[in-house]
Amino acid sequence: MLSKKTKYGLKALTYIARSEGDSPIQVAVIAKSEQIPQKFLESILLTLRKSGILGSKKGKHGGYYLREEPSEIKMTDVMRVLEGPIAMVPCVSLNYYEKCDDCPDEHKCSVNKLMLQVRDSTLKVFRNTTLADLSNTNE
Amino acid sequence: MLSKKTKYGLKALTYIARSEGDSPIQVAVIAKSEQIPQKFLESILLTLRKSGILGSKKGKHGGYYLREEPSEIKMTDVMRVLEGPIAMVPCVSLNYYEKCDDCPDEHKCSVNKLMLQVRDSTLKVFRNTTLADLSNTNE
DNA sequence: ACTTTTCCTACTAAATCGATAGGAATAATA
DNA sequence: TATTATTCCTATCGATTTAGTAGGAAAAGT
Repeated sequence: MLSKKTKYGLKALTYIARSEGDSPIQVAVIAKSEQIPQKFLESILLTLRKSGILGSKKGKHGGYYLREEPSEIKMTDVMRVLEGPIAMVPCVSLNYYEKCDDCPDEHKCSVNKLMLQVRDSTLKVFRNTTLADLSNTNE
Repeated sequence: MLSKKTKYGLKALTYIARSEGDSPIQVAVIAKSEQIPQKFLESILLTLRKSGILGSKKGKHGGYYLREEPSEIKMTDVMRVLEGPIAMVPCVSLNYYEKCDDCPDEHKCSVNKLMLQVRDSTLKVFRNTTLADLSNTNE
């Protein structure tokens, strides 16, 4: 299941991408519009900022903004920050690889084989989807 | 992340598929060979039996066996029994569809759009993979 | 100074996960 | 019939994760 964190994060990013102005967007505005608990959203946007996807400005008229064009922001990056590894098993993860304790030979492991395929197909989707694709209403 | 339950379940099914005899396989044997806590495995095989994927025989010389040929057992079914819905969000689930509380219009929801693609690509993998594919060592 | 905003840390209730415990039911067999 | 080996069932439990909440510090504009 997708975590609320990821769901809220994606919605917030989409909201920001659609608000194509030059002034930053405030957490309170997004929270209200997207029906997200504000304090929770705060922490989510903070991690997106720390990861470099969002920038922020403090104080009056502050808020969050995208660091790149929506069409440059790939879902692979967003998903990794919000949801963690894309692979369902560490032994098929590109960025977080880890050997299984139990598995003597990965290449003979049936789980490995299956999950490798799932990872590849999911990755293909995330790699060719950007925030711009998400924020296009008409499609 | 894939749950241990699913991982163990897949390994056990593969083990049974490879033990192509006509006598049922005992939990203890699988547990030892695959390094799975026996009591935990018991409960997993039980749910696989209740779902109709496995059959069982009680008492001495009892154990578990496949109800169909490995090549007839699709990963879509196995995964749904072990891991639950394949979709990452209920609003794009085929078998467990549920509307989001927050979302006024699904077709305008960016999360929905993205997760629909992920579901489709994952489903494609599970639909054309059977237990026979998993249990082929040489590939 | 005052207000508005992000930023940071800590806490918490509830759910889920990964088991474990103990024994009942059933079937083969001696 | 007694014994033994197995599945079957229910209940419990500790650890971790999830989805927040609380409270305030820090920064920036007016």
